[in-house]
Amino acid sequence: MKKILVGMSGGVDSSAAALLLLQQGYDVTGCTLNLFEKEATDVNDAKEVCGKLGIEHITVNAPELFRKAVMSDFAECYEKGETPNPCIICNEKIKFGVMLDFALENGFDGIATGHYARIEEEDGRSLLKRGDDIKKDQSYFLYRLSQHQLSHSIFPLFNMEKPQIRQLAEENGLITARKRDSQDICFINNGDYVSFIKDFTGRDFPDGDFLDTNGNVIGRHGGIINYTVGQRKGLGVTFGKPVYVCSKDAVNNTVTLGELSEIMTDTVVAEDVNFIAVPEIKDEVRCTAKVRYNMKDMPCTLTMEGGRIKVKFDEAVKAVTKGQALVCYDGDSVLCGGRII
RNA sequence: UGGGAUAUAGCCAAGCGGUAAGGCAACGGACUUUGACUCCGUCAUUCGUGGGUUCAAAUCCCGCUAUCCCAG
Repeated sequence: MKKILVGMSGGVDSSAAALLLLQQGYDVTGCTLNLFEKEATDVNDAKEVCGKLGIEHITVNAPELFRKAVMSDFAECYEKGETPNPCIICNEKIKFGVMLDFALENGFDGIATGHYARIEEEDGRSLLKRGDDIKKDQSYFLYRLSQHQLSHSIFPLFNMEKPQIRQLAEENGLITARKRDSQDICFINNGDYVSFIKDFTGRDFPDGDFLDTNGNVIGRHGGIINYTVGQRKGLGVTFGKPVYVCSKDAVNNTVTLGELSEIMTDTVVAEDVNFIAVPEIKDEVRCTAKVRYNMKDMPCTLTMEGGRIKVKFDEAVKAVTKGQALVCYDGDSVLCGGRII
């Protein structure tokens, strides 16, 4: 691959990714996706970085698909009482979907992004591995990528640590060097996803009952979308012990609460599975897995069950949540992943 | 209306003459390209109320008020 379209969000990571590719001799063009209504500062920052690097900057519009694939999916997931992970969908459908398609159709050999992850070719397969900066590793968010997507992608930051990235950007006079890391959902302002869902769906989400694990009513909740499994804060109830959301029932509009021990589980099933390191799994596999981004992967046994993957952890994990991703690792390599049911 | 008991933060609660523990909640921050979790920090100059005793009272004494229980 020689001619690369690099996705530039306007942050420091993607700025550094473009810089690194240039230094490595690639023919680089910067690309910012225009996906939803937002302030122009990020696009302008990306443009300015490209100017500084002396590379072309283009924008690609995909608001309709983003709305349908990411925003709408996000809202629907909450309506069903699940908890979505929009970044994972966005990676699959937008960054490595729309943007990659655009690149390949316009004479590029592939795309690059500022993700902290690694792609390696081995025995004819493209492997997705953790980035060297284990603290920033983002392979979890990329588990849905296909062989086609992986084989046309580059993660220039794969062996870099975050502080190095900032320093590199600083040394090269990139204005994004000191920009704060992005966080929260990009298309939602100030973290208020509840208002977003209400506006997006035009629906109201009425109050309902809090239940204990025996089904007794123990209080009132303020609308089912305000809660997610494992949540402890903001419940508005107090029992002397911390209580957590155990489950949500969208049909009956109830939220079940319980103690810590009641949200611990050792078995997780996920559907809509994507395999990366191997094309399929037949026998039982010992591996590690995580059920959310911000946790260390834990030892487990992986099996197939119908078209689904089933993981039994050696020790119970906290607050397994429908809609989140189960991602399995073989060492540093992503084995497979799926959406938790 | 008698008899008994209890009143400490938003909630639960320790304290028993020496200067207001703790838990839950809440709030603030850290962490974090999802939601959460977690971690750190803050949170009663004052103990229902008015007097009294004492060098010193949430703690002892008296009145009042409120609540609860038993009796009618």
